[in-house]
Amino acid sequence: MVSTSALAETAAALGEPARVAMLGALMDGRALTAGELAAVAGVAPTTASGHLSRLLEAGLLAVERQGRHRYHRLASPEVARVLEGLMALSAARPAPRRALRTGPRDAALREARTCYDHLAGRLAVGMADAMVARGQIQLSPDGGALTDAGADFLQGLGVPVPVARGRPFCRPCLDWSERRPHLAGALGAALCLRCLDLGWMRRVPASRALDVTPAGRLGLRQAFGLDRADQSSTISAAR
Amino acid sequence: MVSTSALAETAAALGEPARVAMLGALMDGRALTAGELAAVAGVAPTTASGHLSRLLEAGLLAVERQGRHRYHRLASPEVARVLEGLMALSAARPAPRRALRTGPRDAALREARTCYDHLAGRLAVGMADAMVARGQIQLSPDGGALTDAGADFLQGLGVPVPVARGRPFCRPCLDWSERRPHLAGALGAALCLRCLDLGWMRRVPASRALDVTPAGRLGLRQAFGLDRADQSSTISAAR
DNA sequence: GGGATGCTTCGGTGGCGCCCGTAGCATGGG
DNA sequence: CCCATGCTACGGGCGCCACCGAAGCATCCC
Repeated sequence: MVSTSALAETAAALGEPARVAMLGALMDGRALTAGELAAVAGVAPTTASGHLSRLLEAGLLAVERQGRHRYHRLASPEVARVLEGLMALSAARPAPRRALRTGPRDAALREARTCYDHLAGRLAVGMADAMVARGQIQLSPDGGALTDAGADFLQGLGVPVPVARGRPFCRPCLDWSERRPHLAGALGAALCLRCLDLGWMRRVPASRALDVTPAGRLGLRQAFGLDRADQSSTISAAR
Repeated sequence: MVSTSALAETAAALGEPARVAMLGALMDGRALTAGELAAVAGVAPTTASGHLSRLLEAGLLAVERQGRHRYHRLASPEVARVLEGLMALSAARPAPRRALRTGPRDAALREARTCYDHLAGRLAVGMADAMVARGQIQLSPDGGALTDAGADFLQGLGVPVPVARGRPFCRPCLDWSERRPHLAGALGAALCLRCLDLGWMRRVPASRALDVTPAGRLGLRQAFGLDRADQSSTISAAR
């Protein structure tokens, strides 16, 4: 059996916190330099260089030279999907010991973030829930579908509904913080892009977190009926 | 960030050939004893025991005691999905060195095998292709859908079409040997079960491979138009 | 050209973990 | 009751790898 050892090699490349931190920083689909990734992982540039070559060799990263910088990005959306899956698997484990403390940064991530090319977090799950409740989309572990009502709704929002060969372009993705599905796939990507274009949310630099603007709060309430039970992100779990 | 290190821990549990071999043996959804898994991985029982406790702690396996045996199985279908994803990612890498030699066992696996609860391999990809060509299903990277014609077709085969809340219960799954999608999800599982019930194929003991019976060859030709370009599995790639 | 910046290679240190044999605990059969 | 079987701790040997500092190469700015 040839494939098993190849799988182990790939998995081993993911079995190191520093490397996972780097990949996590690239989960928003952008490309970062080796120096930035070193800072993210909290290791010396020389160590980061080693990690990056290993990830490169494992086929998880792609690199592009620009002047004296080397920009690294995920090799493909499939890599992001596998990472999502591993995240869900890891989060599924019974809480390790006394619940780890949750920083403000975690709180922001739980509220709204990007998941490679689409939205995730409490906000995204709420949006998906609203669309399901209104019969605009259907979601199951095996797939998703956009109804006619849903197509009308998205057209009203100015979301360019992607045209796939067949019908399906709507994929569920298990949210690691909420443990419930949100909207992914081509449709999720288009919706995410539109929200950013509308100025409803902005990327937080050097993070996957998203900041919802006042206009976004208004728009989300009108379009999705989300009332944003706004828990201040200064909450920090005791213990 | 709490989740990154948890992900690394899970991935590290997968980063060892012996453990991957064990998980691979469980990919058909059955439960095996620690001794059997040790043989599969080619390590001493004592070593296997350590691996198994680590996989257990990582939440990748579930165990059930029966008398003096301990039966291990994958903790959930999600684990199988992540493994599939990693397999596809690993296979995507440019061929390592001079193409590794391919044994008869690999050939059988490439032809037909189970992928947790559904069919995979050249045969399964052919079945999916046939159904797509006839407009019975639609497949895209984001999802799949069963058409009315497809529902009729499956009913004729005696496949109990699973009834999900919404429509979708049809999921594509990237075949690691063919690098093209086959049919997974609830629908893929139902189809696989029916093929086994019909006696079209049989499980090969201690392997994920499937053996197509003469009745199966006939049935597959009639139902799917598959002509089974039967390459004898004794072929072994030169070099 | 001189110097700064970004990144990599090299060498050395320390630690984690894979592996096994031996020994010990539980279960089931004779 | 005793032995065989299945599996799990324990201890030691060994190799791989994460980490860093120093040095070297490439690129860009002044």
